[in-house]
Amino acid sequence: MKEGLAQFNSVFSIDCVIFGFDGGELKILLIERAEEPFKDWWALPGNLVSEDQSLDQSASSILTSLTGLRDIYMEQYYAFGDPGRHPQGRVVTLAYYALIRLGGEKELHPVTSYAKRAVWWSVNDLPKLAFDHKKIFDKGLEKIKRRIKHQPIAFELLPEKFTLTQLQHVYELILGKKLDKRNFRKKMLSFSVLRELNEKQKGVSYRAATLYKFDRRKYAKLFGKEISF
Amino acid sequence: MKEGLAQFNSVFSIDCVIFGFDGGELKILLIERAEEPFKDWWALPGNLVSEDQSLDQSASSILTSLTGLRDIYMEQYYAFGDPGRHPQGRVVTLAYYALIRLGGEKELHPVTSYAKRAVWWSVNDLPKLAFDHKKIFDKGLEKIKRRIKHQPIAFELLPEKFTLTQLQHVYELILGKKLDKRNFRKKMLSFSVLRELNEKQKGVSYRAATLYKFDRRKYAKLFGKEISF
DNA sequence: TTACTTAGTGTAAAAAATACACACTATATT
DNA sequence: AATATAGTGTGTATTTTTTACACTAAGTAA
Repeated sequence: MKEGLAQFNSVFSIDCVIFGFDGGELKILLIERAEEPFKDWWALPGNLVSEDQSLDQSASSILTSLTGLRDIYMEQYYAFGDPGRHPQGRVVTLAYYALIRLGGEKELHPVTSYAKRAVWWSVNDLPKLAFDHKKIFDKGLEKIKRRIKHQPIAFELLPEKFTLTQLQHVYELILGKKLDKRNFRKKMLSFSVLRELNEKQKGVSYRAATLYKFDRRKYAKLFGKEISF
Repeated sequence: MKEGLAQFNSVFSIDCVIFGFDGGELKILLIERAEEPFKDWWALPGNLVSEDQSLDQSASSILTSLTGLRDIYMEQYYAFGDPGRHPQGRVVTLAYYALIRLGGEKELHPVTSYAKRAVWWSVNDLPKLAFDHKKIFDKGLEKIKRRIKHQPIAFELLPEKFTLTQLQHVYELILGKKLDKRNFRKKMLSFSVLRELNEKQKGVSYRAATLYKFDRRKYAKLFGKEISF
C-alpha cells in the first residue's frame, strides 16, 4: 500500500469497529499502528481488500486474524472516502461493525504486520484515533443504536445462555439509558424469541437467575414482520 | 476503465438508484449502455470515482450530468463488491439512492459516453438489468421503505407545495399498502412539520385541496427525537 | 438466624393506533 | 338550472401499546 498509491485508480480498504461486551462495559478492539502514517497511534483494525475476496469475507478475515474467532456477526454500514482522509492518497474505506462476546479470556493475535498489539478499550474512554477513525467509530455506534431497536443483535454480545438482567444491561449500555425491569421483561418475552432454560446462573453470591437462550428458529419465523425491541 | 482493470489494486465506482415520482407511479432512471460489457442493456447510472471528488460529490455529479438537477436528496446505502460481479475484473461499487420530483418535463441529457439514452421506468415494470443491478435496485427499494417510516423523505418526491392526498399516495406507493385517510392526516399533522398554505390546488375538475409545505425548520427542531411516520 | 443482594412479578392509567362513514364543494355535463 | 361526478375534509369509539410504579421470594454469606 505504501509504495504505490499513485498508480492505483483507487485504493479500497475495510475498517472494523469490533464491539465486545464483558458483562460490564461496552468495548471496542483497537490496534496500535506499527507503521507510518500514524505510527504508534491507536486505530481501528482494517486492511486492504484482496482481489478474490468478497467484502464480507474480507471483513471476517480481519476479525479472525485478530481474535481467532469465526462466524461473527458483522455488517457493513458506511463508506468513507473524502479525498484527504488518508495522508498518502485517495483511500476509500468501507466500515463494518462486529459484535462479539468477551470474557473467554481469548488471547489477541495481532498477526497483521502493521499492528504492534491489539487492545480492548472501553467506548467511554477511547484514546485519540488515527485518520478519521473517530468519525467512523461514532457512526458505527449510532448505527448499532438504531439497529438494536429493530433487530435482535443484543444477543450477539452475550454468551449462549444469559439472564434477562444481562440482556437488559446490554440494551441500557447501547441505548445509553435506564430501562424499567418489568416493562423490559414483559416486552422482550412477548416477542417469543427467547427460550427459558431449566438452568440457573452459577457462581453468584445471591439468588441465581434463570438462564435463557435466543431462539433463532422462532426469530426466523417472525422475520418480515417488523420488530421493535 | 476497459483497458486496464488488471493494473488497478481495485476499481471503485458509484451507482445510483434515482427514484422519481410524477404523481402516478414510482419510477427509476435507467440508462441504455453504449458499450461492452452489457452493451444495449439497461443499467443503473453510475461512474468511476475520480481522485479528487468526495463520494457524495461523485454521486451528485452522476445525477447532475443526467438530469441537470442539483441539490438533490441522495444517500449512500450499500457497497457491492462480490468478485465476479463485473465480467472484466474486481469492481466495488457503492450504491446511492436519490429522490426527485418529476413532472417538470425535464429533458434528460445522457452526456456520459457510455450511455445511449436515459429513460424513466416504472419500478413495477423494469427491464432486465446489467451486472448485479437488479440486486442493487432491490436493496435500494428496501432501504427507502425503511427510511420513509422514520425520516421525512417523502417530501423529496413531491413538488414544493402538495396536498395531503398526494403525500399519502407517496407513502402508499413506497410502503406498498393502502393507508386510512383520516388516520394518515391525523398522524402526519401531529408531527407539526407541515405548514398549511392559504392556497388551493389548481386545474382539477373537482373540489380543490389545500396545499401544504414541508417545514424544514420545524423538522430540524424535532430532530434527535425519533419520529415514526 | 440474620443480613444482604438480586430475582421475579401485576395492575392501573395514559397514550397511540386502528376501524370506520358521510356531508361538503368544485367542476363538468346535460 | 339541475344533476352527476370525484375527491376533500372531518370525529369518535375501541383496541392495543406504553408507561409508571413497589414489594415479596430466593439464595448466599456471615
